[in-house]
Amino acid sequence: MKEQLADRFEPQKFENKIYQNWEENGYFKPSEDKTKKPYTIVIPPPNITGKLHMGHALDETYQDVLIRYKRMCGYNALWIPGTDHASIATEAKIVEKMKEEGVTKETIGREEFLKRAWDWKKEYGGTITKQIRKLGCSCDWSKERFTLDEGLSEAVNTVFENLYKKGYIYRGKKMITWCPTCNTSISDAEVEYQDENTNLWHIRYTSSDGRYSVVVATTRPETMFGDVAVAVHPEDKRYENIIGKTVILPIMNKEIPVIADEFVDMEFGTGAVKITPAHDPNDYDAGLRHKLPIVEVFDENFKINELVPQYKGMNADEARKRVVEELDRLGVLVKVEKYQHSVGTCYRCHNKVEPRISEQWFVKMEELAKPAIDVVRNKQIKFIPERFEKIYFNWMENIKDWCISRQLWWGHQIPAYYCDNCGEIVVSKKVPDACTKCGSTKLRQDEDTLDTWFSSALWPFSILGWPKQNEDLSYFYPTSTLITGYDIIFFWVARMIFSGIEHTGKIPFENVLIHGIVRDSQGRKMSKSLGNGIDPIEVIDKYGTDALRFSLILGTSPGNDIRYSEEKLEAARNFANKIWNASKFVLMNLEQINKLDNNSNNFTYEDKWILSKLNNLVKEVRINLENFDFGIALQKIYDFIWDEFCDWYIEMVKPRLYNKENNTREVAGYVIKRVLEDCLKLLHPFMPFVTEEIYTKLCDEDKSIMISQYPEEQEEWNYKAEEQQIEQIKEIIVGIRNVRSNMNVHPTKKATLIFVTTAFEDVLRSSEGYLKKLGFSDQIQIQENKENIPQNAVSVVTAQMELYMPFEELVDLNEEKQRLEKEKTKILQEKEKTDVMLSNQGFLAKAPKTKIQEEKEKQIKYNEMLKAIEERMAGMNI
RNA sequence: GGGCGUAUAGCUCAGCUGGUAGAGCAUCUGCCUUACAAGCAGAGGGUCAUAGGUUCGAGUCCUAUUGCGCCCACCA
Repeated sequence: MKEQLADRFEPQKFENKIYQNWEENGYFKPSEDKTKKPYTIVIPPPNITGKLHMGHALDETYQDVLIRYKRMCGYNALWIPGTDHASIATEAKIVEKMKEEGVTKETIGREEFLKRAWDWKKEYGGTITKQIRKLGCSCDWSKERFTLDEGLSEAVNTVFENLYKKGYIYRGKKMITWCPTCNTSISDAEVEYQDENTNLWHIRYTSSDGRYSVVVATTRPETMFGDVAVAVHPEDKRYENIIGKTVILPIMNKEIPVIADEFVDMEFGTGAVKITPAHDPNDYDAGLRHKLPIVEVFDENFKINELVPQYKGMNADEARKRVVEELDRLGVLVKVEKYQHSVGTCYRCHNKVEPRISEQWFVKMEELAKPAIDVVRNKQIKFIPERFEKIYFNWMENIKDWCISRQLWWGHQIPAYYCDNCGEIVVSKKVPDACTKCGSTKLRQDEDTLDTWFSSALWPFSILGWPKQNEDLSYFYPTSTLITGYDIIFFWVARMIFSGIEHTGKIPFENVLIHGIVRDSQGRKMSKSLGNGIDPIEVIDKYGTDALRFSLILGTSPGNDIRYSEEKLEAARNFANKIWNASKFVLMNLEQINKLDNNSNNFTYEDKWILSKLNNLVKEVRINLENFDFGIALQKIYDFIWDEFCDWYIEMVKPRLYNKENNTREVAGYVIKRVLEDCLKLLHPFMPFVTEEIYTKLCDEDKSIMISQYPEEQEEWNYKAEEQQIEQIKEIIVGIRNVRSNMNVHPTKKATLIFVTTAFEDVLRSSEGYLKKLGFSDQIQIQENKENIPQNAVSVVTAQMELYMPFEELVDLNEEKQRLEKEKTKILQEKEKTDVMLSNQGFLAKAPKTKIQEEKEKQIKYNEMLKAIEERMAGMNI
């Protein structure tokens, strides 16, 4: 005797237990059989600082749906999990914690800092992976990796050395973006632009003799101490007389030249620009062109330096305020205009960033980008949806060198060593014993660490053990599908593609499935600062994991954002509950049947109907899943289970199951079990827990649904004729319900069903049991013609059948006539459409034959229905 | 300044290669029918943003316009 399904659907009672069971049984691990085709997904590694948010929930759900589906399709499926060390984010957390203790990085030193960081990782790094388990994710935890673990660090060092030797990595002093809050350089990709309302200050720079002057317009008056020139357009008539002359920089009282450069826009501001090479990228370039000196005004904390003693130590905002006041006092502030422009901010801390000249490590990107563009261009790698390829191309084709060094401690320390003796730079994946040039052992490793994304870029192959060659790498790599949000195409996807090609000679994955982000119920981005984030774990506690997953997939399409809504979760939970109850019904009835009959010769019409429908569903769902149309697939499964299986099939077979004498009872048992079983399998990738809980009770308690076969199309279930016939019966039943509802006939009031048909006699006889129940009747008559139909009967007309129900005193014939009149109008309207089409010569000449045939059949159907209605009305004596 | 997305029922959204509009929620009506009131049965509700075009046929393809959103770009 199997364990009963609990009376109530309470996901909290079985989800954890089931997950534990899966993991213990090793179901998440791929099989040893390497003759099977592999299917590999690598997780976008969440930050160890992170707590699970809706974005993760969405991302992991997509991945789990895909990997479970592929596993059930017979692939050797592997989903590798892992986490990212997230240098900036983690370091910021550690520093913050240290602040509470009153210590700083400097006071404790690098070694002690890293010790604390690892302790922190040990303590909190597992939080997110535990939460991912709650989502039901079928990742192979035995292969879990961390971007800073030994193997991955080896991959990073190897890549660094290789790229350096090939000349793709270089060290140079360039203008980079600096985050004064995180205290490190960041890459171009890490800058987010935001609009800022500010002013355009017009400042007059006058010549030493006071005979001429020029007014510059700037948004950054505080950088004026670093001005080394004023630039105007060479063709600007207004300034042609002063080009080559000098003016005096106010406050600094320094003489600077007026130069001509075409980058100046004559239309903008005053047409004259102050040139501050140290603190503006444009000015930096202009400075190079005109061989101007570089005067730095800010130190690395972005405070004014000793160049301007009276402002020393002030940050940009304070300095700006003071400078403007001073300029005003000096009478050189000509005009202040309101102005909106965009300023760069840090994607991590969201504070303003600053351009700055600094010595950093870079990856030369142009050459590396080329093959990465090609593989997407020629579809070796496909983006889903395709439109994201454009975004990718746009980025890759305009790519700039990648600043990879960070002034942080938590991360991969750059494997470059400086010789104190001769100044040589030794780059080596292994710690070198001595300088390769002079042999000195006085080597100092570069203090900086690498951009987090430098290691993430290697993830698809480093996670499989690269640079060591091994079986996993050759078997599971390239991976199959990468699933991630559109927000990290630049940071991650693009860099994985060029890295994969460069270091392994292969593309890292075949498909890139892009999803949107989860917004709150008002459509706003979920963010910490808004405090509008929804905790997936709380949702799971309330509605269950399956409901959460369902709500994230249903009604969504790749690439588009989705909106969080409590109603959707309720609907999802209700659906799970529906399956639960239907399963309870099935199990209850199966218990009463000794032996199920799977002989297809005994299938009744409705059996064949549901199997045929199921077959079609299987076919479509498989196609949808292959195309990554998860939302569509799930909608179809939902509709089938609820509308076809629960609302129709179960109701249809009840009389057969309840009657021990019925000779199709065993076959009904077989079909209802089979359909439910296949539905559970179809649904399993989306709702793994509830399907498993039911499956083990329905089939074999020792076998898991997750390692069962995904349903396949069955050739012998091609019962098109029966499918059509049952659809007709359904139409009749709906008609009966409609009529009764319209006429307010109480359910307890039974009526005889008089069918007029020749073709449907068999079906109707076979369906008598449920027809009586669903048709509110205790008696059914079938006749070939309309003789002896009582006057006071209401009718239901379909194309191939007419049905009459005598209601005796209940029927007002006038009302019935009106109803028929309405019915007639409706049919006429429909018929009008087909008539128009079929009388259209163009349609007949050009439309596909099947479509024309379809319309012709419709026309016949409408005509028959109209005829029946008209006859009925004519026969009513009122 | 470029590029992309989106506009469909009161709300939130589906709608694959063009064949004459769907779901959930909400609303209204009737049902505690022995799987399920987290349910059952029925109903109302849309000129698919606007204007053109292609086509026998357009929510679906093309062009333009408008609203909303996003991305990119060295907007002093």
